[in-house]
Amino acid sequence: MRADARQNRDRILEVAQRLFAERGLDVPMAAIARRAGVGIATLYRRFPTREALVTEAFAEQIGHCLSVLDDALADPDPWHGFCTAIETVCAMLSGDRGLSAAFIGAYPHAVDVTGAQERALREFAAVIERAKRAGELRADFAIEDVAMVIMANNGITSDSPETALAASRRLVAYLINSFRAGHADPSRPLPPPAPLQLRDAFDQAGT
Amino acid sequence: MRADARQNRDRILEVAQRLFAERGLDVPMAAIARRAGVGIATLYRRFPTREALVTEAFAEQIGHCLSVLDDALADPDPWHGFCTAIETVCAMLSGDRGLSAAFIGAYPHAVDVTGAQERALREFAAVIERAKRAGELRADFAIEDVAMVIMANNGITSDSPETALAASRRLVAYLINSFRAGHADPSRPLPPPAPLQLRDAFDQAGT
DNA sequence: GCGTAAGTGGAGCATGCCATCCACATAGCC
DNA sequence: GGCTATGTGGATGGCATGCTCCACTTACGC
Repeated sequence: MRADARQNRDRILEVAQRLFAERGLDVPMAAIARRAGVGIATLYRRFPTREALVTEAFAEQIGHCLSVLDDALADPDPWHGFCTAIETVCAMLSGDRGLSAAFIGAYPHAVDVTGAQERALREFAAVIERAKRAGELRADFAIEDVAMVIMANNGITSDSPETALAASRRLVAYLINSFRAGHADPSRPLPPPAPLQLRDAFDQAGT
Repeated sequence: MRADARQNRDRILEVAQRLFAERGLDVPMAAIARRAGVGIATLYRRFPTREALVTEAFAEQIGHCLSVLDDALADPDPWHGFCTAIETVCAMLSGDRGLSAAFIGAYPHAVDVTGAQERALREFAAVIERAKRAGELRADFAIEDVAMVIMANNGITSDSPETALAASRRLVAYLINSFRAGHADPSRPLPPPAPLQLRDAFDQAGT
């Protein structure tokens, strides 16, 4: 690969990441090319489909999400690990429409993203199990609730990223408060979890 | 207005409501016209802009939302009124992407919808005040939290309306559980409420 | 019946996007 | 310095959608 080509490639990824974050995953390909200072053809050469571009643009951040889960599993306090896992992931997703969309699975065929999502859910299951065993997480908390939290968090948007983040944090705080064992209101039993498919929310986050 | 014209108008509204609910607010105008068995021109004559069509199509359901709030205020039990208000509104919005989008304010210039939204928030404020005074709703619950709940609820979507409704119900149950006074976990204080503008979420629900 | 105003349908233009193709430029090896 | 594979940019065709215009049709008052 020629040096100038590599430079262009890097700049495309950088710009794509920023534009995806600001405007969502369906920002015009031409806009990305223009902001990156390259022609459309160059963009399409490197990334034959939008999906390919998305996958590569967010590979790093999705990896970071996974490492957050690893940290949570390594946390000596299971409940603290559970809370920071949810809080950190939601905060990451809050400011970045593109990352949310990618993670939720707007492009089910982007294998990397899908694989990461599945791995993330598997790791989350371990975090949950540990927090339950410690008696700090309510017993009827389900793995589907993680998808629920992510989707709900994804619904919180605002013109200003700061506002969105603040609201997201408050939502997550309310939810975590309910997840803690012993705080349930027995007069209002919880409906059963629904088998949410994260990727059902594709159009929500896709814009 | 001629009888046949009135009939066409009614059918357009009916079809628009259904298509908006299923596919979101940006379903092609041509699709609505076709399904209603009229030409494009007829549609545009009656409803010069998409906004006008949206406003009229959801006028009835938005009115129903408002009556739910009236009922909540009239409920002898303030806490029960508060809970059913949130639960009912979220359930209504859950199955209907178009209604959600209209209510959240995808079209800020549609005066009817905007006015209804403001009135709804004002009535909600009264419901909240009453539940707080009864000592059943936590004191730091803010009116902005209603917008937060609606936006979060809006993030819950699924291919199947039943799944979406089930997940929405579970989310709302978790949240209400946290809203109840006396159930707070003092070790995890709540972040301050963010001044959420419902219409910031336009693109979320617009699809 | 019939004349007319109200109503109608679809062709047609404009726009914005995706994705391809091809003539030209240039990095890097010799 | 020159050659060539590699890389580049923009023109281009195709498609979906928004919205308008105009020639034709039909309900309804007389």
